Amino acid sequence: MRIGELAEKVGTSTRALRYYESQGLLGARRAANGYRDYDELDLRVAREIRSLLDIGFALEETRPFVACLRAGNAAGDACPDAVAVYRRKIEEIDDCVERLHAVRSHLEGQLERAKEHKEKTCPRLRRNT
Amino acid sequence: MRIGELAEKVGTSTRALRYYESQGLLGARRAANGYRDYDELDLRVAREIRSLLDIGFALEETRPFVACLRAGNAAGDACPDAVAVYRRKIEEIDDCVERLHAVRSHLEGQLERAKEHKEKTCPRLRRNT
DNA sequence: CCTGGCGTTGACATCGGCGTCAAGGTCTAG
DNA sequence: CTAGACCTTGACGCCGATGTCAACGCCAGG
Repeated sequence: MRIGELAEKVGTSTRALRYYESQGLLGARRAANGYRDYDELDLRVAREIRSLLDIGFALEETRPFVACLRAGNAAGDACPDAVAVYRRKIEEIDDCVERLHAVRSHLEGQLERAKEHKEKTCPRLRRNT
Repeated sequence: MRIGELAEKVGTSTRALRYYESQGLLGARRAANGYRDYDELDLRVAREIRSLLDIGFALEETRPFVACLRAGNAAGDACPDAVAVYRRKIEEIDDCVERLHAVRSHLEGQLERAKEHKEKTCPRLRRNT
């Protein structure tokens, strides 16, 4: 299968696939004419990469999953390295959510404060509240 | 006050301050020698910008707060425009948290699935569990 | 006068994941 | 033979908020 077909099947662009290759994630046998020739394993690798990227993984983080597939496993997350990335990611998410919660609380507080402010500095504006 | 002093007081770099100016956020009177000359209001504006950026606001989003301060208000969030940005930001945070939660759940699911996987494909590894 | 520490503008570098254009090679159908 | 639909590599553009360097001006102290 050539790159255009792979791109369509995976739901991405040929540019993206070539980029993954440049990063050493997607191997490529070459046909006699120099065209890239992908097989079913490559298809699964590409799909794994895409789904992880879509979820919010960095390209680098997909590497263990790719290696795992290439090692002959049925799933990209069948290896401890990959599972470790899952765990790291969950921690990152927890941290992120925590920070967002903190910011959210802060903003809610500011909203309250701003409201009081307005009531104090412009009491005449409280016509219909 | 000159730019170095302002940068130190605000806790940022002179480069950043010049950048804010290039974006039309931080005005600058000039001394006779061409040096930027900042006053107390500028200090407050710069601090407002920094604290918002630190929280996760984009520079563009600080504009209403700056305008509000420049308009003579005691606080940058004393104006409806600024408050509107607060609200938008809170919504963004909620959306973000929601997506993160979804991804987190998905990852937890994958972890479970991966665990079963291992138990199925390598039952002999369950020596001391 | 000279050094060193401030200031000035301008412009290129960074990070990630591509988009997009350029200039060409390859293959197939008509 | 030729159009056109694919492929190739290479390289620059983008986004945001700076870092960093260059090359220069200004000014106070020894």
